[in-house]
Amino acid sequence: MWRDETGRSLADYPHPSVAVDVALLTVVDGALQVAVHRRAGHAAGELALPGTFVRIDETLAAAALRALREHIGVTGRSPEQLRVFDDPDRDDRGRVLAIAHVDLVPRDVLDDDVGLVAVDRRPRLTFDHDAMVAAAAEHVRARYRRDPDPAGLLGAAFTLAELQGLHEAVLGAPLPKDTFRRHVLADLEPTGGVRTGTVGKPARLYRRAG
Amino acid sequence: MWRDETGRSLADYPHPSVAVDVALLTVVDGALQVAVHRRAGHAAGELALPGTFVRIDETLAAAALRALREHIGVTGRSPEQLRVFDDPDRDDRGRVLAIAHVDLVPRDVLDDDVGLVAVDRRPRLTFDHDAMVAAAAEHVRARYRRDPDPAGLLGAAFTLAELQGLHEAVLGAPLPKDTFRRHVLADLEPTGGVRTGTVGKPARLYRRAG
DNA sequence: GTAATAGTGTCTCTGAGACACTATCGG
DNA sequence: CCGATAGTGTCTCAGAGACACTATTAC
Repeated sequence: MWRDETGRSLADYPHPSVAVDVALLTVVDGALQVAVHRRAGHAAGELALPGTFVRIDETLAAAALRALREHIGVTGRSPEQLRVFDDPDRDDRGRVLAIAHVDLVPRDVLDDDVGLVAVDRRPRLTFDHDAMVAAAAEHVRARYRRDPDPAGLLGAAFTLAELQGLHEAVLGAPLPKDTFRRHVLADLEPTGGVRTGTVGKPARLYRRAG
Repeated sequence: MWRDETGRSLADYPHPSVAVDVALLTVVDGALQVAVHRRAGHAAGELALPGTFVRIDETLAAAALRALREHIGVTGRSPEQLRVFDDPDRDDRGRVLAIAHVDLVPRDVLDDDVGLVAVDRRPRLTFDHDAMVAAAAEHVRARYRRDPDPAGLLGAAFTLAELQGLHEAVLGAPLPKDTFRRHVLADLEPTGGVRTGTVGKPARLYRRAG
């Protein structure tokens, strides 16, 4: 263990605590929603994002996954870092830096009883979690403007109508059919199959190329 | 002070130390350069970005400014957050999260004796500072692709040729004169003056429109 | 006048968007 | 056949880039 000239290690100096918070987004009812839980303990009853303190030998990703597991029973995703929230008054328990994360997952990886609120019509969240959700939504929306289903919410094969419906739900706005089609087609490859059992002309199935 | 049910405050739990590092960029000799210093103390002699540990009651911005002041005597800028570097082995003194920052400043706010290395031909830096510089350069380049001199390196008035030269230096690539002109003109307003004392037709002066 | 730099007119190409059209299914 | 959804041809518009041209200064 490293020591400075006075024999103290780094941890002996007072320093901020570090937390991670995760805006776990999903699409339900044609709209982008975020998973929240009701706090127990400090600020009990308020709606909050899943979060936890980062342990000394843990990566941010590991802490984020632990928070998801402990609060809402989700495992196996890989949240992405957004940015650090460092307002000195953001947590009245002490000095806490929070590193906001975001991930977008299919609805069915979440338990049925997980709390979900629509991103665009959400109630007040605790601490600065509102700003985290806003940043998270902007992040995934920017990616969905560029690429077809970058989070892979759709399965191995999907129709263009299904893809477009997903994008409209994420972006919260309708998209023109023909333009959308040409926009994404370069990044897709046809599987050869078609979607049957529906009314109208059967739609071709695609998967993401790459 | 908040206490948990066992009477301990947040700071009583072992938690990672937090540092800030700043990639302070500038343009010299027609190329993007980053300010470095030679470390004293730990890892002495290696080239490093200005950095410091974040004190418990300090914002990240304040810590970043303190690092710049202590290491290279720069004051008054406002570094922007890039992202957190959290490899558990990134600092062999202990567990340290580093929050990389970036700023782009005019050469003349730096002391003459500040160490500068070209971003695109840089020597090895200590720890993970190489990756920080790469991220910082990509960040400012993305902004310079979009907007005319977003960092405000040029003074109150400048010619289009001066602006183009700056952008070429930041991006590290030549730009077509006519296209560049039309690209930035919408975001500029003419001051009415011209640059005199040069050879050729005098150039009109512009300022950034607000 | 010439050299040098500033600034513009215009053509082409590409991609977004709008619109209308054709294609193929179930019933 | 009809209703419904899938998929395409084509026109227009705007912006990027290339190229050649004109404009205005110092000398």
